[in-house]
Amino acid sequence: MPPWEIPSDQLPPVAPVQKLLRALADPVRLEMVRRLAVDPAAEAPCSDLYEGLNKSTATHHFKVLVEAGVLHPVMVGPSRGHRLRRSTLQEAAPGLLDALMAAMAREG
Amino acid sequence: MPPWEIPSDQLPPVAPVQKLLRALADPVRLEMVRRLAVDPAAEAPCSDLYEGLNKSTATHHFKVLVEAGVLHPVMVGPSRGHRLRRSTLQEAAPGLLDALMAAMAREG
DNA sequence: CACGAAGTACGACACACATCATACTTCCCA
DNA sequence: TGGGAAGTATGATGTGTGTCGTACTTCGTG
Repeated sequence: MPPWEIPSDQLPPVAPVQKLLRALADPVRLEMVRRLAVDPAAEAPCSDLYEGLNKSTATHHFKVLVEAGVLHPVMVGPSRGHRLRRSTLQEAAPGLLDALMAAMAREG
Repeated sequence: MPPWEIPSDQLPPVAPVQKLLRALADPVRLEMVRRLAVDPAAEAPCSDLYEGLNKSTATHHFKVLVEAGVLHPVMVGPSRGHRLRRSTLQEAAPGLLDALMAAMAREG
């Protein structure tokens, strides 16, 4: 369903903090975001962002992240994928993503 | 049950990021933390931290926050209350609390 | 001491949601 | 043009957890 390759200016706005936290407070989704965050390009095909999950479950998680304003669905090479909306996130919640990623890195 | 006034060095450690997010990703708990965060003393009696909630529900939320390492149960004047574990949190996830509070403040 | 205020413990309940299986759609490419 | 790979949609399911009511504990105060 997601109209693929939505122009950036038509993406959903970043959700309010509480919803944003809900979106990130799932191990699967947090890992998806982490993988994008450590990627310089901040984008990857769907299947690079999870493991050991049913595809439809993954789709569900992507949907949550997109609706929370965290991800931007894009084409990555030949297949669908997602880009981390770094700058938008940084505007909405300055330092939040960095703090989270740093804390996760510290945990190993 | 909570042995009231646990010495700081016997408090549960701050939970891993994912659990920490889970603890904060509830509107009631996030508001509790916010109220403590804007208080210079960072502490308050239980009943100052919520409204329109059953007392037992509030107790439940406090428990979650204490177990996540966010709050320290303490006596505040004559009644029980909680203190925000600012410095411990800052050590475990530098900048996280600040980023969250700033983003919330911006939302009004 | 007895009362009331403030929290906690416990059990019940309902709803949210993470997960899966299956079927369907797209689109690349041989 | 026909496979197959990659995602999506939908419905079923089970668990987690936010909520409440009620009963119990503590403690300060009249």
